[in-house]
Amino acid sequence: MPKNSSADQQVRSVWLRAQRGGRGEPPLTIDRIVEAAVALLDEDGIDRLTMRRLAERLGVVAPSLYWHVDTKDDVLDLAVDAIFTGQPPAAAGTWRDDVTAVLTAWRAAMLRHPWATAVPARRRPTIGPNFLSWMEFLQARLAAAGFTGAGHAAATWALYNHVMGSAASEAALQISDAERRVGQEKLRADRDRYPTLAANGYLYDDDWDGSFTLGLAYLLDGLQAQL
Amino acid sequence: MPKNSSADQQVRSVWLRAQRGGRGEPPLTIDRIVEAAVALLDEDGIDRLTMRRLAERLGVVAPSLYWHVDTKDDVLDLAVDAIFTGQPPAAAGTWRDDVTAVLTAWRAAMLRHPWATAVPARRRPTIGPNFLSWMEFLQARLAAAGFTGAGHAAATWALYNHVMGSAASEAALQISDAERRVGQEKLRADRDRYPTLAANGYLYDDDWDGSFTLGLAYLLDGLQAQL
DNA sequence: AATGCTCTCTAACGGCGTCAGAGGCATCGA
DNA sequence: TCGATGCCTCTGACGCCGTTAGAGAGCATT
Repeated sequence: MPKNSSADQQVRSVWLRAQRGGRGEPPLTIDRIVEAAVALLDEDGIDRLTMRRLAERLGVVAPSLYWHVDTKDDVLDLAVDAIFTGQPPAAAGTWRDDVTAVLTAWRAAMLRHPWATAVPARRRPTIGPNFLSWMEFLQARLAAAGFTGAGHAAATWALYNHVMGSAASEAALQISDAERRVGQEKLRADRDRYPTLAANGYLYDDDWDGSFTLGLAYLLDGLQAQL
Repeated sequence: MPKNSSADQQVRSVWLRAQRGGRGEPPLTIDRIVEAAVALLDEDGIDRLTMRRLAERLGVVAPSLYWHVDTKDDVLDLAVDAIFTGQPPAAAGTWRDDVTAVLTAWRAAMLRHPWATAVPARRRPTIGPNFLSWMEFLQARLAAAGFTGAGHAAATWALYNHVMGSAASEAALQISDAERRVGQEKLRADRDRYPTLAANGYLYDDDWDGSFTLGLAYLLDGLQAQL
């Protein structure tokens, strides 16, 4: 083994190599990166997603990620689209039933991954292929119901804003009971200035699901009246 | 002038004092900080607001700001509330007219300061005193119209989400014509998968004002039908 | 055996939010 | 007049961030 002895200095590298590129674990791929990013975001939230922590979870150092993605924002865009994997519910009922079904599933996906509500606010248009499939379903169902032109656009945006806004509001207001109590007390202390808020309790909806469903019903009533 | 001569070493300080604490410019105050923050945000956007740049604009270094505010997030919260200074429009018509007026003014304030749409997404509940005044007006007008309980909460949130969501969507989608064209072309290239989007052009509303107004009309129709 | 490609590495840069603690300045009681 | 007190801004630094330059390991092809 002249080669081995001549390469003694590399013996250590052999072990490292076996650890590194071993056939045991798959190499770094976009899919593995996105999967790890979603897991990290679910566990710790959007503020704690850093390239270094993401890399560490993949057994790698941060700059290695940059061979696969251009920027951290790319990772976020990919992560958001990943939560829309799978087909939207199939058309199965009246346009109203189908729209309700797709928006309910959409909202559930956002609430399972609350960090996703913060990504569009960074001025990154949500245009991943999976998300577009859901949007296509929504728009197609509205078109089939008879909406055209400006009415079609307005209906699309109103429904989009309702589902994104309600998920974002709910995610943003998941605050502790202590904070809630303090906020409510401050409102009551200022009841001269905010009589209605003090009485009704802005910020502290105790039935997010119900408000979403009821609000959607109002909106759909208004849309239906237009047809 | 024995004092002057005995204090020769301080002559220079006198000038510095005149520059610094002189009656010419007001010292550092929360109001001055917030004013500068809003200006900086308007000019350069939320990503370019840093404590160092904010301090520089005020002729000061970054750590000095921390005597007046606890964190950078405090500055953002104060800046958002600052764009709601002034009273909301007074009650002057039907509940529907008044709600439309307050939401229109609210949306205009957000669009004048598009960075404000990104702050709630950082899970910072919008609860500044000025903003609460607008919310109080909205909720009071809805209560006077006859909404109570779950219906009142759902109506509030639906309207809140409509105005915040449409401002956020519009702000996020202020992208260049070039990007718009590329996006539209990609949709058309994929028209098998996204036939409706390709035909109608998701993302590229050319009449944000119209969609807001029309969508709001749909929602108000639905609400009115409930009374 | 040499070449070139794919992928991960080390090292570093400039910038960030924030903190500890020094020190200037005004005010006020003795 | 002087010393103490408290308000406010400073210098200097820490640890973290996203990202880049460029070296080098391993593999496939020639």
